[in-house]
Amino acid sequence: MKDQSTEENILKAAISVFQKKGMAGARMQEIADEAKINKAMLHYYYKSKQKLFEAVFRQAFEKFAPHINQVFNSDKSVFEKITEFTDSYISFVMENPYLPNFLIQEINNNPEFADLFFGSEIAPNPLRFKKQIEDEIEMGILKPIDPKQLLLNLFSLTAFSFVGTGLVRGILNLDEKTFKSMMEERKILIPKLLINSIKK
Amino acid sequence: MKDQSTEENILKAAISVFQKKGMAGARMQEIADEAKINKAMLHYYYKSKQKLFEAVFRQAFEKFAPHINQVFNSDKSVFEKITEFTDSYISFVMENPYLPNFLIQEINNNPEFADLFFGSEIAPNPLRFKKQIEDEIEMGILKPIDPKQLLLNLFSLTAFSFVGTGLVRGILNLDEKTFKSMMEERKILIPKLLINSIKK
DNA sequence: AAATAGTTTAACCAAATGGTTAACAAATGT
DNA sequence: ACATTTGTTAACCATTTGGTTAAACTATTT
Repeated sequence: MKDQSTEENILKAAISVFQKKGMAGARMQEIADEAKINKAMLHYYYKSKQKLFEAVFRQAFEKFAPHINQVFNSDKSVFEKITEFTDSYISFVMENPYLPNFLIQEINNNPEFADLFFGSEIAPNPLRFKKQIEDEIEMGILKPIDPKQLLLNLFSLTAFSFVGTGLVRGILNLDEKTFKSMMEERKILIPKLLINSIKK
Repeated sequence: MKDQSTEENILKAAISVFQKKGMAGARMQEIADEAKINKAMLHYYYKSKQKLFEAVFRQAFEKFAPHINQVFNSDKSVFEKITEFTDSYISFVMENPYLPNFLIQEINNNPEFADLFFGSEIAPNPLRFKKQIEDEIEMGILKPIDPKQLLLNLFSLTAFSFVGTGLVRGILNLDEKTFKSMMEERKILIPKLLINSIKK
């Protein structure tokens, strides 16, 4: 093999382009350019735009899922899970700013395709977490709350700022520096808000 | 004029298609089909895809902005604003499920274009609200908090569920009925959570 | 070194897509 | 009634875009 990293370069370029522009907006030529190879190579290594997109989607989903699974499956307390998820998720997304938006967008545009992932092994399963909440309520650690609403609050508070960056920054008139420092603040602010609202 | 509602029909169809598929994914033919007219009519009333898109975007922005302005400019107390925004915004979005996602997506894809709106008359301005928060802190109604973080929390908690519907429903395993009833619950849950976290 | 298998490119292709044109139809003004 | 403006359509056009092909080049095997 001339260069065993060609396939890898293609995937990297595809990730970059697909995550920024989405399936519909991405152009095979642009991916080829970014990977510095001929367009035909895309089809040599990946059969089609759809297949290449699927590789990118899979990679994104597999990178994202562990953060959720940490909340769903680890042995930490609910308080610890909230604190740790917020911190690690915000750090993660600051490194991968296009990823959550990409996942959300493509799942919305393509529900049948997305269901393939939600039915799979790597798909996070909220059952254990639900049980944990019920246990901690019974133990008198937590107020009676709906686990689903708690998760929704947690995901909303951590993810929305990044998914809606443009809108948020437009409305609140934030420059990039202010935005970033606010996100750092939120690593502490969000757990405080949530824990305070559920601890007995 | 043969039918004075043709232009209106086009805009309606364009709203439907653009909001679901975005600028990149929308097809002029599909808009024409949905409006039940010839494709050439699109160019007769609106010069180009870009112009048609801009009309759709403007309409969406103008529908959305008042909800924010209600928070920024009305004379209600902070507590009332939180309660009323949550209720009216969730109701609004349940009627217009594609709108927030559309705005967010196109603003992210097209920041320069979006800045045209954030600089305009209809653009919400957070200054008065910031002042109000400072006043209410001084009056001893509110704990010392950052107005921007409060707004971010409010927007996150209300909007994210809709923007990330697919992902949220996939992860939490929610059918449409459960999702909707959760959104109704959130009209009460969110103000409670937020107000409790800021009232002195 | 010759044969073989794997990699890369330039040129090409068909379909899709945004947009145009020219002719026709309907309404409106005189 | 007739001319003019406005609305509508079918056919067409140029470009973009995803995808293919055949030949060339490189590495590996024998």
